[in-house]
Amino acid sequence: MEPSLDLSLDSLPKTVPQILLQLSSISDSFTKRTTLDDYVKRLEDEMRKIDAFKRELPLCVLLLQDAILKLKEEVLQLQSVKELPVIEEFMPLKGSSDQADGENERRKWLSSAQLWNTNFNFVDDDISNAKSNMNLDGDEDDRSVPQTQIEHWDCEKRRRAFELFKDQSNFVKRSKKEDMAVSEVPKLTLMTTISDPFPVNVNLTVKNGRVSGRSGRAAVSGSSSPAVQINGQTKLSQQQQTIRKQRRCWSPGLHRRFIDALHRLGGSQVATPKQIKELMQVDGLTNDEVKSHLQKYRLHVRKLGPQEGSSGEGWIPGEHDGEHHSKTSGTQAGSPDGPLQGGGSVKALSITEGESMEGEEDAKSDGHSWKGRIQKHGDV
DNA sequence: AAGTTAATAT
DNA sequence: TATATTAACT
Repeated sequence: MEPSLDLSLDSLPKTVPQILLQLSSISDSFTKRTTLDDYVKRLEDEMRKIDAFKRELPLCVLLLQDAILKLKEEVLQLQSVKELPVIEEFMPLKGSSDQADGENERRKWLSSAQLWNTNFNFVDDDISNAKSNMNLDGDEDDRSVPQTQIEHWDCEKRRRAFELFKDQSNFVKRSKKEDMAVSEVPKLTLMTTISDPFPVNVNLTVKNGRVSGRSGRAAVSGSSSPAVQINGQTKLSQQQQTIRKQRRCWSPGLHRRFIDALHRLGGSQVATPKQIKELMQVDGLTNDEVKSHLQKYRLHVRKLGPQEGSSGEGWIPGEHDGEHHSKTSGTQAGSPDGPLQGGGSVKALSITEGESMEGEEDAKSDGHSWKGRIQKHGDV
């Protein structure tokens, strides 16, 4: 009866602390690594399995995710000695000196962008690391959660748990659409592409009460027919007033494209929204969105690193997921920085230096000495 | 079309 | 409450 417990990892599950303990007792680095990898692999395997139920089991997902991240950190520590993990572009990891400051800057901005991943600070670190990790290992094909998923998870986890029921129909429709888009367009297609046939109901809960606040222009442009009149109450059709587009989710990758385009156009001060949009070649991205983003970007640049303070790089827009964008196929929507089509070489670009580099960019390539003079221009 | 500003949602 | 994004205006 008594199954002879052998030591094989496969038989009995270990908790994370247990596995860590076990690891600490292993001196052989190879064995250690193997053990760790195996454990991570199993975690990821389970993660995959419950992925289907993540909406029902958000907490499980979180726990698992947490464990995985933790262990991957361990992995990194094991191998960190040998090779520095490749950090994403948007995390400038310069060789030495200013790193602290750069990070500081970034964190400043990040913290100002409240919606950033609250839970795991290390998420994006870990994502990139995990990426390189995966590449190194070349594990299986699908096994580990694509970073994009992680990225989205933390976007989603908030509401996912509650929303699911909402509009499955929409969801289906959407994914289908995405799919089409994918197959048709080799280009980057970002999630929000829907040109809303009709927006999803979420926003529709209007507070009609307050429209008058301003001169009323905000409320109804009174252009087209107010659709439905309910009980004689002129309820402005929700379509008109309430309808707001889904928030554009400026994922790091998208932002990167933005920045890239910006660079190519000679800086945020000279680039125009339209041009940027063209360069970005992101499907579904509107002029206004770019304009808005540009505005925000400029503000930040002014605020933090007006000049060369390319700390501007550090900025990463918070993500707001509307209520969708869970790509089952996870093709386009997720890849943050993957394919730059267009002429878009990502960062290689040699900008026209001769121009007026305002100094919002290029945190990526050079070791900057900028931060010394950030404060320089005091005028407003 | 670009730049601004108010409104709104998260 | 603050901030990010959208809508409307200029």
